[in-house]
Amino acid sequence: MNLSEITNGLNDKQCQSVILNNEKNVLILAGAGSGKTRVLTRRIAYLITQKNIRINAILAVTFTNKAAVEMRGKLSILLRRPIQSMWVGTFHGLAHRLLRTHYEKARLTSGFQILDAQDQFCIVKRLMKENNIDESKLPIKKVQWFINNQKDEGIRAQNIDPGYNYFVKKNLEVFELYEAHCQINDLIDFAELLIRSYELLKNNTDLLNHYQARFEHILVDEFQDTNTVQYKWIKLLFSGNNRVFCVGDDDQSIYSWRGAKIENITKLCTDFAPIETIHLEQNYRSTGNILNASNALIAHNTNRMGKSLWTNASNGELIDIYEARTETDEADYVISSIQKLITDNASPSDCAILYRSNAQSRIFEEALIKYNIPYIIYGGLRFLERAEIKDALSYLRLIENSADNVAFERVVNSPTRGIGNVTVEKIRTFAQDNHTSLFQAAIQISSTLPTRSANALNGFTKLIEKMIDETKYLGLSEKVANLLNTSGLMAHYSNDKTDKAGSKKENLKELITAAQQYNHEQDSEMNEVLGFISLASLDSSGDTNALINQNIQLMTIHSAKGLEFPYVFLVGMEEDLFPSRQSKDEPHLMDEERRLCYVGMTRVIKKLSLSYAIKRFLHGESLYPCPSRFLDEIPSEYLNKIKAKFSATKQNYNADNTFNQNITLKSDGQLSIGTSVKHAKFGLGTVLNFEGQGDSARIQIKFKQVGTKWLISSYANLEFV
DNA sequence: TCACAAACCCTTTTT
DNA sequence: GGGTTTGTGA
Repeated sequence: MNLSEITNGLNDKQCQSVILNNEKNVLILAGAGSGKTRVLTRRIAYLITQKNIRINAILAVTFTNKAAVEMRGKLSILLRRPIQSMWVGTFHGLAHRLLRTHYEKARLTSGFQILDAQDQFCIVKRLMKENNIDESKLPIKKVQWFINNQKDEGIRAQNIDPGYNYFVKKNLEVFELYEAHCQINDLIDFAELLIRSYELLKNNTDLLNHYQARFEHILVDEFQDTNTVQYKWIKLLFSGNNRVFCVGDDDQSIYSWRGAKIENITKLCTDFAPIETIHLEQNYRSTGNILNASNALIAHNTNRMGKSLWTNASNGELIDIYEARTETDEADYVISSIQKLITDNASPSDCAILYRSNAQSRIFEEALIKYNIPYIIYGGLRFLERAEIKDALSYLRLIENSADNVAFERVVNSPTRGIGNVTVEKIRTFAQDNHTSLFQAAIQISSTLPTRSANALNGFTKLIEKMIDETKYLGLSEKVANLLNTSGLMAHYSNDKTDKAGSKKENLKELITAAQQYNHEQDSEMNEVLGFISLASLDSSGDTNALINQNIQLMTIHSAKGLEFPYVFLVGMEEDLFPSRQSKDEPHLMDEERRLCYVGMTRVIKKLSLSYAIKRFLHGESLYPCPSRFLDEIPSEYLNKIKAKFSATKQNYNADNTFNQNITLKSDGQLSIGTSVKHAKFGLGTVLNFEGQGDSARIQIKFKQVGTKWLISSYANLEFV
């Protein structure tokens, strides 16, 4: 492979970034759509093919699993050879790999399990209950948040001095209990993956030396979203003899709530000096209007590092702003617009609906089903986070390792088999007192229980033993298929009356497919079952890329980061929704909301549509939100305002929330949308819409000859036809 | 002691 | 609207 293949299609700045010599570290400050991921990929290809760097000497960190998969794919095409042994992945994925490889030095056993947010919540909750800490005073979510925040900062319970702060003291108390619980039970949560692998390297000089020497080039994407531990992790791996190459954009930092520090970009410049900084400001993605509008929006933020994107592309179409009556009207508008695009030969996968919060997806999902358009929703309750799937995986875990207490608790009475809280509590106590697993405790304790409970419990332990025995020599997917039947899960969910669509049963079948498709080669540190379970925790999307091709894509703006679409519908542009209500009192949070809006807008290649509803049903009540402030921050020259067919101001609703389609003009006359009228000058027409009541009402009329006009009722002198 | 139904509470973003 | 907790009946 020659150099021109690598630099093919790159502009001067991009090219310069790719072929920089090895003497300095590099920071690429790259705007949205300026090709930063492309630069990162080409840089790796350059190092390998032109500088003879071994595949093993590369460490490439991305932010999402999606991005990692994409980069792997691009690299293997570019390099025309397998790259299995290259370390490309998310911080969490790579940290996990380190811990699996060196589990003993990390004070773990080989079968350690990853806790997802749900598992973590349950454990915190139980610990608080057991220790009589009142959750009404100390909400579990807050404690969970406290623990994760500390860990993201690299702080452990022992490092915290609560002083006289009561709440810190209480939080700390749970934190300590939680840390002890996780250590005893071999459990690792997401933040722990990072902090533990950091400590692993820090406390084992020989290991650190090994990896420092091995990773000659460390490349990090989305650097603005690294948190404190991640930054320290990179810094630790940097020996001075190897090189880092970081890519980031301060305007796209949208994860500060998860501990991400924009300041890491500036810190990088001092900690990793000498460092060469290159700005990529030419945008290749969007049209002029979209780019100018986005620039105008983000200019409202203070404390920017400062850059302005430009493009050679033409202005393109204006940005549509649609004022919907209600959230249903908004969905109808979006879906019918998409239908038009598809009729005009757009692929459904070219269209994306982006929103601030997952809860907004439901209404669009319903509309898409109604219109029979195929779609795919990212995020929300992800496939592998669904209850039925977690049940099945817990059986798998328990069969693999009967000492897996988290799995035991989950399935001991699921499907229900008469083992209630009282019995489980006895098992817990026994296990704790005798330092044994819940499973062993259950076997030993059953003779002391009332007959009914004892029988139920014996049934369960026998079942698990039988499953262990039966599946011993089966492959992963056969194991899954077997356990679904033997455990009774499949039968249970097949009979589930609340699951009308039968989707739970379908999901379980899908899990067998997922097990079949699982590619074990990438996680060769682990056995197959363990690898599959870990993957399920780290990448809970359950995505199979094949699905994307023919589907409309729905996702939060957060998950759209790094992606691009020809047509984007950015919906729910309302105060308290976007920007979110919890951000409005804090300027730095508001700035982050604005960056999020900027990220959303800059995903677009061709055409952007924004929309908001005048009336929205949210959290169980009707609201009349104001349009988002971000809409006002976009200069109107880039916008094309569209109103609903039947616009709705607040007064157009009756007391019972039905939409009032009638307008009273004078005491004697009333007309409705759709009524035919005659105007002295404009001739015959039909009422399309109105605002207000009485003489001051504005009425929109579509005239046969002169088109659509807004008229004031007192001047119009309309005649009924 | 357990299962199911009704009331009750909360409501952002993700690895 | 949905997940969780509480209350009731078996």
